[in-house]
Amino acid sequence: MKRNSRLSSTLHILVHMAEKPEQALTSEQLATFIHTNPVVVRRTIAGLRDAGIVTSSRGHGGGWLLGRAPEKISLAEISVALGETLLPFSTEPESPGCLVEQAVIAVLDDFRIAAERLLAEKLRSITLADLTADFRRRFDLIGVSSHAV
Amino acid sequence: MKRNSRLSSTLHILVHMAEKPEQALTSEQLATFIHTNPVVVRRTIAGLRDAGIVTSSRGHGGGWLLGRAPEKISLAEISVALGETLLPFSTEPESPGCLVEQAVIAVLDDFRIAAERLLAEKLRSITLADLTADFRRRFDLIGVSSHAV
DNA sequence: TCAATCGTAACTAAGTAAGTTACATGAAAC
DNA sequence: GTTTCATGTAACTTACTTAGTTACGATTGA
Repeated sequence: MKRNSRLSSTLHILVHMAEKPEQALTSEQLATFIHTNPVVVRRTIAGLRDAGIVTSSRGHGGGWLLGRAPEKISLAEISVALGETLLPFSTEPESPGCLVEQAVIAVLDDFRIAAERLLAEKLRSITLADLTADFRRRFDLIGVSSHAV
Repeated sequence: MKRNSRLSSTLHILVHMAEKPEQALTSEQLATFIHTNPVVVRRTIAGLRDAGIVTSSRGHGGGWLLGRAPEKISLAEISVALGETLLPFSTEPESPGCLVEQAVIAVLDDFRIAAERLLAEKLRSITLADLTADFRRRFDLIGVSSHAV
């Protein structure tokens, strides 16, 4: 798994889980999807379990399942559960007392708050079901084209 | 200078430059504002020079000046000139050929494009002049309050 | 009881960005 | 023209972050 690809890797995993709703998938299986190893998977999606997006069970036949229907899982929740930040820049003071810095941070924080609200809104409107629908569309297309050939 | 604070540090520097429009400031001076060293400053704002946001001159009396009026310098330009990314997640394929990944990336890229457009729009509407205005407001407030005490 | 599976701590490796040193280049002052 | 002050930039070092790995305990079903 590459750096900065935690969101897309996790979505990848979740779509696979959505496609096998009744079958618990092991960390091992999930890891192969995103070319990494089981411990990294567990660590990465541990937050999703805490958020109820997935459930895990131990022992024989154990593994991971979606915690609720794909329609009820938004990218916003997933992003938060992963602990991802939506904006990559910091606004922490480094020169307390400097009025120039205070002005910069104030303006930047206003921007950040407005921007994060906008992004979160957009992410709330996209669900895991949208992703699986897109996947199935692609899958059917391939089916048709390979049938034609 | 902390990690991920290139944007705010650069803005800090630019406001100082805007406050002394006719005086070339050296990398050394700029470095003290953001608690780092001159080479880091040069490296960081080299892109701003290429973009015409600042100019630099060498030799005795040399240093850095704004390339144009603060009203004509937007945060969007600055962000681009710094080479900053607006969104922190990657959507590069890691499993070429996997339809699930393709669906995830397609949806995520749609989101990214829309989000970047929105953010860029917001950043275009904020200029360096807005930052200096905010700074002066704070400066005057302090002046009044310390006068009152 | 055994095998499969997650949970998690501890360590290693790789990548990124800031910090530092060194020196070449250019411009002004004398 | 020589000296001084400044940027430009390459090369290296250091610090930090995060993925990868190993190890092992806890839990569950056969």
